[in-house]
Amino acid sequence: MMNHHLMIHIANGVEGLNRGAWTALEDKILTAYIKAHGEGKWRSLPKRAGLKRCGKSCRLRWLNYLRPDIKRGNISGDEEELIVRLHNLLGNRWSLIAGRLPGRTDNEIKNYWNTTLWKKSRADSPSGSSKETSQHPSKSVVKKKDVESKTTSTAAAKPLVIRTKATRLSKILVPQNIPCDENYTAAAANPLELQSHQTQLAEQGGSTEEFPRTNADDCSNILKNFGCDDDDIDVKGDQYCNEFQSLDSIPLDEAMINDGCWTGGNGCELEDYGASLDLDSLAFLLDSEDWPSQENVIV
DNA sequence: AAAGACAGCAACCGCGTTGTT
DNA sequence: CAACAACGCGGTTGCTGTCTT
Repeated sequence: MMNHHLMIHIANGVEGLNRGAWTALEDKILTAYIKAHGEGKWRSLPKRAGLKRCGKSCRLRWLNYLRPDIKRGNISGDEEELIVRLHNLLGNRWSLIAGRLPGRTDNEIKNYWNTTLWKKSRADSPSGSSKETSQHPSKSVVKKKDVESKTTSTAAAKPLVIRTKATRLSKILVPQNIPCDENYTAAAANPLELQSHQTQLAEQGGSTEEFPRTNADDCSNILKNFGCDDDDIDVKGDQYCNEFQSLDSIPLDEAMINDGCWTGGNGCELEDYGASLDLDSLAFLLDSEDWPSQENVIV
């Protein structure tokens, strides 16, 4: 077998860029640079930092390994259960799942699923020997180059899976199942009260009740309560109000799943509830009995 | 002890979306 | 409004360590 470092050396000669495993020195340089200048502008970062890496590689290394808030290894039972439930709901939308697990990366969760949980899900499944669950997602015999057979096999294996696609989540997003009545506006000041209020309403009307939406002012209040600053609200308030209203006709669960709007990427998002969003605050996910099953997901 | 099989995971790749010019 | 750049995502690869024979 060819030595890994030799391969890197060869690649250096051909491309002028380092590939493969990161060295401690590279880690140090990248960490120091980001600490000094912040994240972003990945394309030009390697040049500015003096790294012989592509921007993509730097971003990945930082997000998946070097970030200071990363929690590594030892996925707890609670976390595992949460991953399973979120995967049942969201499919292979690893970044969304990771967004609900503080300190965990999408790559880590994806790997954990592919190496550990898929086996468990297969074992737990009554149709464990079926085509749907017996094939390892990444050890599949279907090769990348065989695009046609790949797509057909995927479709055959997971007929009801949520379609995954790269989606940049730069918008400020608010959970669509926010009830925008007067009681809600008061409750929204506290996410936990909000949840409680939603639960009450859901109990009254069922989990797929179409909550009344809101006007632009209410949207502004909602955004404020979710931590948005005034500038964001000025720019985005009407937009989100329109989005809320345009979604009125979509049943709650379906809208939530189709758009994946449980979370956003930047700005004020669920994560910005602050310190309250830890595993404890997610416990309700584990307790919930009315999660929609995969069978109910409309793609 | 050696060789092969397997598992875990870091890293890469291609593509879709969003932002900018 | 089209073209391009930048970014982010999920899928996949392949290296390395461990286990089994």
